[in-house]
Amino acid sequence: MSIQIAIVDDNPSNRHILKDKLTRTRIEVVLTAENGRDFLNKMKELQVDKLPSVVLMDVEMPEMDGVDAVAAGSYLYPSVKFIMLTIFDDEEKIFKAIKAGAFGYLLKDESAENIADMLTQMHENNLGPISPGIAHKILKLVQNNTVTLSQKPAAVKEKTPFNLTEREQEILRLLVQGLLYKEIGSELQISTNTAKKHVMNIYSKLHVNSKIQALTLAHEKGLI
Amino acid sequence: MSIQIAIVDDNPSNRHILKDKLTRTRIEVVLTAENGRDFLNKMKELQVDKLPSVVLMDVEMPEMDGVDAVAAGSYLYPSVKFIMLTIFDDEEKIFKAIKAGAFGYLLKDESAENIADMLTQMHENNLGPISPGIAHKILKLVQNNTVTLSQKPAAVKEKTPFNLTEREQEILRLLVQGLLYKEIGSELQISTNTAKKHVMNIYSKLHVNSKIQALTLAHEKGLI
DNA sequence: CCGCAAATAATCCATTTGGATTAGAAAGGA
DNA sequence: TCCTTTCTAATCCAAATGGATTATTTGCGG
Repeated sequence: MSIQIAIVDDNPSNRHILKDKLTRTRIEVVLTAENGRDFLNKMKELQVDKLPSVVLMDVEMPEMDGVDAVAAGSYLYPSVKFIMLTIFDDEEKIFKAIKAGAFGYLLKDESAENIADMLTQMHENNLGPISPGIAHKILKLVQNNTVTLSQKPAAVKEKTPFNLTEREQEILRLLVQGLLYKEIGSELQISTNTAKKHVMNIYSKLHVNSKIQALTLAHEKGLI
Repeated sequence: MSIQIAIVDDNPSNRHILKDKLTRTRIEVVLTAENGRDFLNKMKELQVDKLPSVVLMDVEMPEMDGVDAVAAGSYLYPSVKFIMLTIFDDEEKIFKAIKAGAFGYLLKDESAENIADMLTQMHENNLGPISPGIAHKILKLVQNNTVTLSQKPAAVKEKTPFNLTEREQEILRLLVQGLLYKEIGSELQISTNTAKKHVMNIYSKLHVNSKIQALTLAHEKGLI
């Protein structure tokens, strides 16, 4: 069975070239539009059983851009999968498009064959197609602290980092406050030597060999 | 030129099969380890110019798991790229691994040929390899508002803090990286004693009297 | 030309730290 | 009960740090 798709792009030649190339595969282009508003209007006129199952959506468009169109479209037509198709890989746009409900995100420099392949695969295993460059950008987004996991701390904080024992975490907290071994010792009512021993154990678990390195690692990995 | 990689997996047969298959390509396996601690220990014994450029890291391992190993490893060896390689696609784990500094994330059901391909591509265009299933999971993670974009607080602080001279700020930056006096000295082409003198001057300006205190203050005040 | 602030450098000395090793007591699981 | 982990503690030694002081050089402003 063929896949019904829609193409939304303000550049007529983009629309036609893509449509031509995809039509040679098992993909059937049932709707084209030149911007978000045009797309939504045309969707309204379609009978429910004629709806495309996939929409290839350009991001940069006049009148109504791809992000807004996806936001509205994914609400009005929950069963339709929206794939962003753009030359832009600006992090902010990617983030917004995904938030708006994009199911996949492809770069325009993918070949039509590639796009057809990915759409077919998507149909088979229900995974949103994502270009490697975009996947990498998303990963960086998550990595660079520009994004944070805001779930309930219940599931987040369960694991003791680096298998530090309770006592060792306690020591680490004092350590990063700049206390000397002897100060840690008297703070915790243990001997200076014991305090030092704990610190050495922490170093070995963290694979560092100085207070500064331990502190820097702790900061970077959010242990404290 | 070939790519030097390390394989870290607690299952011996996994290690050997993967190593055998990858060795038939342009990839050279220079290190294998059975868990995170084993890996870090073996890395410590390697000369800097013998370090692998890529590490394939299993996630689930006894003693020290892949997430912790990547956290420490990406700190200790910033130039090394860590690729998670696992059968698990739990969202929480993916998120943590990425946060810890993973450069890519592959599922174990990828064929060795596929993995070799992806590593080669990674070497060429410097994009972290990501299995489609994982990319999809990450996208869902961002989508399901379990994650939020936190805009950076802009360039608020540009003033020279604490009247530190240019040179002193330079020293401070090296200091917080955990360098010894002698290392700071050779880094800046000055004598160990001079490096130390600068540090002492910094201490007196910041009103602290140890590296840790200076680092903690720097962190708190956002000097770095 | 003078003066001053930085940067450079060295010396002495006490303290702190890092590293390795050994060892006993307590607690908890197999 | 035995075994393992954790916490406790100590010792020895080399290296690094902190603190104080003195001194030369350099560059800039008045």
